[in-house]
Amino acid sequence: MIKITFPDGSVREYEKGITPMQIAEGISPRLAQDVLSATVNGVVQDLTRPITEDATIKLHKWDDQEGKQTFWHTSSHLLAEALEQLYPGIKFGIGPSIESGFYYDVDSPETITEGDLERIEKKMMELAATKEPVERREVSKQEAMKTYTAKGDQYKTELIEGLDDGTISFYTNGTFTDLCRGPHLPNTSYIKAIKLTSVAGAYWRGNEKNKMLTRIYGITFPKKSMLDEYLVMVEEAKKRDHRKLGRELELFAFSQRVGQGLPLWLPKGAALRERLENFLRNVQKKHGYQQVITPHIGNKELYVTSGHYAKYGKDSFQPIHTPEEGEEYLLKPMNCPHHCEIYRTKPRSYKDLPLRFAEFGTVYRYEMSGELHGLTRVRGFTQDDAHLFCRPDQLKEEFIKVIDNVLYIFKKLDFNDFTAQVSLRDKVNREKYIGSDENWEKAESAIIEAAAEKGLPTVVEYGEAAFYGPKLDFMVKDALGRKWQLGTIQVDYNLPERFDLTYVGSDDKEHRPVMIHRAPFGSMERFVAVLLEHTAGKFPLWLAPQQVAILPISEKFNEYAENISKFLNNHDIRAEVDDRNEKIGRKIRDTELQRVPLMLIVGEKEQAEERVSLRVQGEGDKGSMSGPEFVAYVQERVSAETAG
RNA sequence: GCCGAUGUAGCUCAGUUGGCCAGAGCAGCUGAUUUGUAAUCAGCUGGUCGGGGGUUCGAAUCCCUCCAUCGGCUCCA
Repeated sequence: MIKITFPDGSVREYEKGITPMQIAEGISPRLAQDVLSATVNGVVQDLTRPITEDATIKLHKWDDQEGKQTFWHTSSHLLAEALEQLYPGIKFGIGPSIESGFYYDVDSPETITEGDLERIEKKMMELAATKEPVERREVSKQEAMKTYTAKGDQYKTELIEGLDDGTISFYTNGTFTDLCRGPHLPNTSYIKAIKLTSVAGAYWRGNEKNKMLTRIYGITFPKKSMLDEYLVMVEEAKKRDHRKLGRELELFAFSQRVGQGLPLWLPKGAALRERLENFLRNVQKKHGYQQVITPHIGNKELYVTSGHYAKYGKDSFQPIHTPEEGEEYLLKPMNCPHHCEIYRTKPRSYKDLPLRFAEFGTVYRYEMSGELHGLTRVRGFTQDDAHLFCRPDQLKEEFIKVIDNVLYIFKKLDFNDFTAQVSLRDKVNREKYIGSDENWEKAESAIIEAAAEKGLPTVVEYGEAAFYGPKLDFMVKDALGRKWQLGTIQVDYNLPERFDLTYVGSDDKEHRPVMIHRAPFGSMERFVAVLLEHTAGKFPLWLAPQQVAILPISEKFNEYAENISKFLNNHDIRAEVDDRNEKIGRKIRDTELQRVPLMLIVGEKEQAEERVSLRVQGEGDKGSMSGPEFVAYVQERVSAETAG
């Protein structure tokens, strides 16, 4: 007999060799139906694997991530089986589950396009319905190697070569056998609904020097209705896509003639951006930042000094002017070197520090054409940048202040769904970075301590640091689940050294300051994109490009509407009259679609009583009030949104 | 940059086994209507069918090439 400990702490005895599935059956038939995999002594495994020693166990159903992962992993094997039957001679790379679904990388003798997906789905459904058992088999490394050498599959043999010696597991479903660690569902009949979502190219092992394989993405569900829900959700998400909203709300546009990845800000977008910039400016002013302005280009030598030129790769930098003397100028891809030079304009005392230079600095980076994406990835963008120069003893305090700042800014914009990522150096690959190990360790521990002190929910990522220092990055997801980095805070001991920045200490000696790079939004472009998707275009009142639409019932009341509009404009309320010759229902509809937060309807009654009828976007009629009452209402709402 | 797909009016989209002057809805303009909480009616304008080249008696439709966009990969704010 063995002892099995459950998550609630209870312990039960079972015969040695019992499987998680049998345990589930013993608890309830319902559970046995729902369970997908189990964590046994910390390892997620198949329901059919016998347990041979005392163990803790947790059964996974669809509601936990482990259950879903198992489900989707088996789905990827089902996909592979269908592919092998439909495309004889196809070779397989890897086929994992992902956050939402799964994919399989294949090297197919014949091109697979999106048009083929339906046919593959059908085949998968067919195979799933036959309730193929998914069976595990353990083999030696040699034997595994022999199998795939015989099959002529260079991808699998390469994977096996990379594995540790010892036993290797194979999983078989129907006619398909795969090198795989598992775990898997007991059989394929759990899979009731399948949607293959896209095909894409993906480099073998993620290296662009390798061959490009075809990656087929899909998602599956244990119930047909869940797939329908999922598809509805995807449709809803598409409606919030900032690229669509940006066009509909006339915020920004792109022009082929201007160039790829170079956004044009339309009047409403520019107004929105200006308001965001003013908001940041005010926050920064309160916290001792000084606004600076630097040129859009810089001498190449500047970037050679900073190290960006060597590390960033010359390709990112487009030389814009090469005078005869051989000087090269580059469009600036970052603001830090310029700010370092501002620091150097005069001797600095320890009493001056910290110094905080802020700039809405427009930078240009040559992103690869396939990478451009709406406003989230562009070639010209404006960072809400600032560089703080402080004494080493001030570092932690300054860093924490910056975190507070970022959190305050996010909170004001009702931005609560983000994760903080501590981005450290790669553990092995050290030549990507500049600066001494000692400085790196100091910088890394400063970030880790500060994040811990603020109680931020963090994830640590190795290899994600900037080449000059570690970062604390704020990550968010867009409407379609893609992750984007917004704000960033970075500790840097290296640039001060490269630019030979110094301050005179109380001991009358020269010391090296430490630098903090920070950008709460990351860039205005990306932030506006994410804000658009976050709010679905329904900006808070203080940010809305147009706050109030005044809608006359008929043209007869246009003049009264104009008077109201002037009155509101005089109170700094952004109001416009819809003086079109349209019926009121039409005006309301158009205004609602433009996401204008407040509507004032004026007709005969209002004019006679010198009042306005308020309608709130998405909420409907709120009754009538006088002009001054409405001004007070708006001011109250705006100050509630911006206070604190 | 790479793999795949797409590109028809300002927007959303019809039209492709190659064939009469390339269509619709919305938007825009003009007129009628003067309206009470999510689309009033009528008429009109608008397209070198992404650019260039080719095949053909004939190309939006087939081929080549370039550009842009979309989904990914790699890279990054």
